[in-house]
Amino acid sequence: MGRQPCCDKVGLKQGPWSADEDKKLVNFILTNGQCCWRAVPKLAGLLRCGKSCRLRWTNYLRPDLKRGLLSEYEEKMVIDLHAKLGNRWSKIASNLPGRTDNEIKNHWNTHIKKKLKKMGIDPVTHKPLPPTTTPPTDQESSPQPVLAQVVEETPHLEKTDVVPKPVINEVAKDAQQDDDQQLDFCMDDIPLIEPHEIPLLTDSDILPPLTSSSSSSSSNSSNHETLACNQNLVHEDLDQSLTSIDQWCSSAFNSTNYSNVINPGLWDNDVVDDEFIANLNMLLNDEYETNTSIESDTTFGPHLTHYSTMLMNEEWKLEQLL
DNA sequence: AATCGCTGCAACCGCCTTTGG
DNA sequence: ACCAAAGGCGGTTGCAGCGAT
Repeated sequence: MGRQPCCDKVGLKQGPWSADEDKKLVNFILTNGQCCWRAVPKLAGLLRCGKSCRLRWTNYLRPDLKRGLLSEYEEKMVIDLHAKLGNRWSKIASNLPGRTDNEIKNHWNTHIKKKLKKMGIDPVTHKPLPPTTTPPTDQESSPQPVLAQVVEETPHLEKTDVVPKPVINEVAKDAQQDDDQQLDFCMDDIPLIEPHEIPLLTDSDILPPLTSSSSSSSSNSSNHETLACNQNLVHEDLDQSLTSIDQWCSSAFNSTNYSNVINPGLWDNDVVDDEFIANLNMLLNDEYETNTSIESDTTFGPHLTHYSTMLMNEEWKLEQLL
């Protein structure tokens, strides 16, 4: 006896979702929240199984999703995280706000795998491919020097399976400095609130140099003082970042066009109507008032990706310091 | 213009894990 | 502790879109 299917598929629709179905699902979830996916299709008036509804919501309809290709910074994160975690796409996705496991998995299979192979790197082991295979003759002139740099900067991958935590963050930090323009690109897509209107805190403004916590192997008498100082700084940075989010959200709430604020290009006129806006408005205010943690980025969209990334870095650094 | 092959992505499938009684 | 239901996850598939011929 096999496992029973998650739902009776007789009479249920499959295949691509229509705009009307999307609208029904979005309105239902914004009104009622996410609970009991099995019951969602019936209550929302959809001829779909609950699993299909959950997938559609998490992979496509969630307001906080980023659209478009992964930035170089995100790609580097994926590569490094994959080296550490393997094909645990959901874990990898949890480190990339606004991206889904499905999206990352697809991007890995269609883009990154090829790039790595072209560079002579085994995408499974992250080690150099055997030279017997046709060597990438254009390796020196590879169009992906940044990816090559990532691999060079992660020599631990070849030395040990136990990856020390700081490596990812060091790579991420360097990459983030290189890729500030990528983040700007995301923000440029948001028409209603220009980047200069956001109380942006750059890394150089808020991040204390913490290389000592990750790279120094020697301990000296000033370490305790340094750590205490860094702890205070990190706490201050967290407060500052949260304040920035608070200010940005206040601006967002005052806007009437959430469709552009939250996820430009995703919501079209078929989906966005007054009821939708009202529901979203209510949800955003509810969640924001009750939750100012890093998780708020899952509600407030791509703008917060930058802040949440900074916050994650900060939280991790704090964790290391404590 | 028609056909073919390739690519990328949304959606599905089935197994595994978690949760609640 | 056990079991069933629901949710979560990773692998796979189907198909639309696109460029080459």
